[in-house]
Amino acid sequence: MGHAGEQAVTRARLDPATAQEVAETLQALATPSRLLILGRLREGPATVGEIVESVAMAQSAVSHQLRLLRHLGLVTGTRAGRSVTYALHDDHVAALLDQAVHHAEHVRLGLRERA
Amino acid sequence: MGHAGEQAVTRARLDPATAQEVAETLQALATPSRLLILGRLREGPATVGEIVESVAMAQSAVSHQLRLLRHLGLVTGTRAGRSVTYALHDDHVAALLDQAVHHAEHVRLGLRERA
DNA sequence: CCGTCACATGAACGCATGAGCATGTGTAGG
DNA sequence: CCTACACATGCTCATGCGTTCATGTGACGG
Repeated sequence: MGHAGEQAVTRARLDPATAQEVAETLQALATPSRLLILGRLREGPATVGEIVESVAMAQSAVSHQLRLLRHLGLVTGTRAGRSVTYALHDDHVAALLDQAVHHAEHVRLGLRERA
Repeated sequence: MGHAGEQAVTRARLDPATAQEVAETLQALATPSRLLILGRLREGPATVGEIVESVAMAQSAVSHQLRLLRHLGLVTGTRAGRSVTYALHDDHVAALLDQAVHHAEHVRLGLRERA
């Protein structure tokens, strides 16, 4: 496979501090459980109970992950009576999700054919 | 500013198997050390020694991460005399890196202004 | 009030993982 | 050959992280 040559990237070197921040956010997408939760929310808002059903996880586990996702600013939770409805924080998060899935699959295929 | 995402996504639900695969690949981008290594390689190919200098890590640690990245199909290693030169597997990986950094930073800002 | 439903939170456990250490493999030079 | 250089690899340990168990909090119904 040839390299398609030089993209005249004028971007600065990735410094440790930034790397730290980026890694922190990306870890939210680096585990199947959270990925499933986010995948469910990408279809639309849902209460915790609904999420639990969708992803087949214990309620406690889901709550813990939701808190993490909330602190990272990826989702928002709103109380409506007894239940709490969660949603992706904004469309940008949805886009990030799509790109991640798309790219990851692409890279994965590249691996296959390289074997 | 901000493009309202009208992605009339008719995408299928994210299934556990896919989530597993995606998470596996994304974990490569979920740690500062690997992120730094990839960041260095995004500027162009480099030998292990050069990478070690760039990221200020032990040689062993770098080698371990490079092996992981190789197995994930993100980088390639080529022997040139004594030294081995590493490079991003293809431009697509570079794009994934950029997007990850860009999006992660954006999400991070969204968090700030929400406080 | 009291019980119950819908979640959140705290503590503890088990497994995966990153880094360090020692050593192995391959290559160039003398 | 023998040594030195440039990496790779197996092992081990310490740490982190995700899940589970038990319990706490807040909102409705009776």
